[in-house]
Amino acid sequence: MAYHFQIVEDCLKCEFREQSLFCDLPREALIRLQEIKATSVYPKGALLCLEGQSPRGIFILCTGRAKLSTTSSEGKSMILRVAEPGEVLGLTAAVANSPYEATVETLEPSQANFIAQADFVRFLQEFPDVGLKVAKQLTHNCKCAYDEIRSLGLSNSVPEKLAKLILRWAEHPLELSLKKPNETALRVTLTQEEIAQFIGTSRETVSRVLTGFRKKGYIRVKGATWTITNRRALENLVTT
Amino acid sequence: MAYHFQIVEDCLKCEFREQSLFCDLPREALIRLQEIKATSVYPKGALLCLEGQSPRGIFILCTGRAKLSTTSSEGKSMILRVAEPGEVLGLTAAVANSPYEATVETLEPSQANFIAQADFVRFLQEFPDVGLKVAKQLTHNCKCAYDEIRSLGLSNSVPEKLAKLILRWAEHPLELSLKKPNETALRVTLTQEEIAQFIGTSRETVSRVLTGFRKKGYIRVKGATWTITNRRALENLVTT
DNA sequence: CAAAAACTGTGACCGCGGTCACCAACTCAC
DNA sequence: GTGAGTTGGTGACCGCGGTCACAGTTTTTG
Repeated sequence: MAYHFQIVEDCLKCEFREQSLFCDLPREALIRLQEIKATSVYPKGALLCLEGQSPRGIFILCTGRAKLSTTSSEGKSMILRVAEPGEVLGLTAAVANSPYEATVETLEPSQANFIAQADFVRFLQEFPDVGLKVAKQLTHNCKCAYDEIRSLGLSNSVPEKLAKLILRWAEHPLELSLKKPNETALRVTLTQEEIAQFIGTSRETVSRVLTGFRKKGYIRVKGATWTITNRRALENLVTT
Repeated sequence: MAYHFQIVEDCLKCEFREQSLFCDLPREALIRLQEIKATSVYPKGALLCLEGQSPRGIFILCTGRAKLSTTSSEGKSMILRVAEPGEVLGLTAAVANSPYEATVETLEPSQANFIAQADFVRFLQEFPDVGLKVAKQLTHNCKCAYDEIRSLGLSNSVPEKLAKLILRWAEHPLELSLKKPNETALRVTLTQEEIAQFIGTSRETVSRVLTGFRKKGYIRVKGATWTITNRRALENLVTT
């Protein structure tokens, strides 16, 4: 199967670097990074690491997106967040040298750089800037987690949670949205099952609520492309 | 009102330092810390920082415990975690230079060191060890948050969540528990209202479930001292 | 391109737990 | 002390959303 994106072999030439949370490092650090990293390409659905495993190293997600999830002993599972390009994964585990907190699964064909635990620790000690980036990434993880807690704990109803989620996604809309004014198009790669795991509800309820939104003209759904047609209405559902 | 603990003025002589997540730093760093910190003592219920405020600096909690909470616009609020002595508070905000994520309120008379934003940033750049400790603290925050998400999202029932919480508390039991075998005594400083906010339910339900636990002989409650009398039963309620 | 697998839509049922309402017990402040 | 303000206990009610069951649809795969 052919991948539909350019593989970025050389971090120094990477065009996404500056928008990335982690990779915007000084030249010397990038050169070092280039030496210790191992670039791989993964199909959709690939597992980068498994919750509970002891950490072998970290992953820098170059392109594609990945979901971080945690599973209860009964098999019920829960999405913690969706990581975007430029994020570092497995950091919590690597820093504390404790098992991975989450299972990471690619949602799209993705490229990621792997750095082995020992190399990473040395890299961290060698360049102070790396420590700062690590702190930034950890901070971002915390914020996402707190958002998730707020969503789970402070929202009253599923419609509210779902509206909140859609609005969050709407912050990164599709550019290619054939601009009708006041409409926002977005590409949703999660299944309803996954959305349910994200907002802590059941698949059936997501389906029902979504149908409700469609009937009321809040959104239009065409395959993986959702179009927000009444943003105001969604915002009114959200209290927080 | 007199405080019932010794005030630790000198970080170099602090006897709790080694058990602390943050303060176990090299001598030079401690000397610097000593210069830039401002020690204060707070009564129970004092607010160290407020959610949404821009960060003025960080707090190192020396003695006492504090709850971190977040509030929805409707006034419903939710406890994110309870911080123990030695933890750094306000770090997420300080690192990202973004508003405080949570409101911090002391649960007991407490002592804390304040470091102003600018001093902290300089301190961080000056001593690499500090960066590491910061990463450790942030990692800890993430883990707590993930536990909270798991508790909120993966547990089925309130009894399960409450059992889980009690068992988590039981990991730090009261030493002075007049050892009956198989009994664990613990001091609970949260009100039922706060417990409810911690596990995402209502006060009434906490009360009811607790009464259930007492009737079934899982725990005994005497004021703020709870005694686990049937740990096994509590563990059986927990599925994760 | 057909068969399998995954995903989505919907009806029926019902129980957990939120909410309201009130009283009891405890804790402070003065 | 005494009264105000928390905190805790409990009954009644009922609606949201979980679960089960199954049909329809889309995607994957060999």
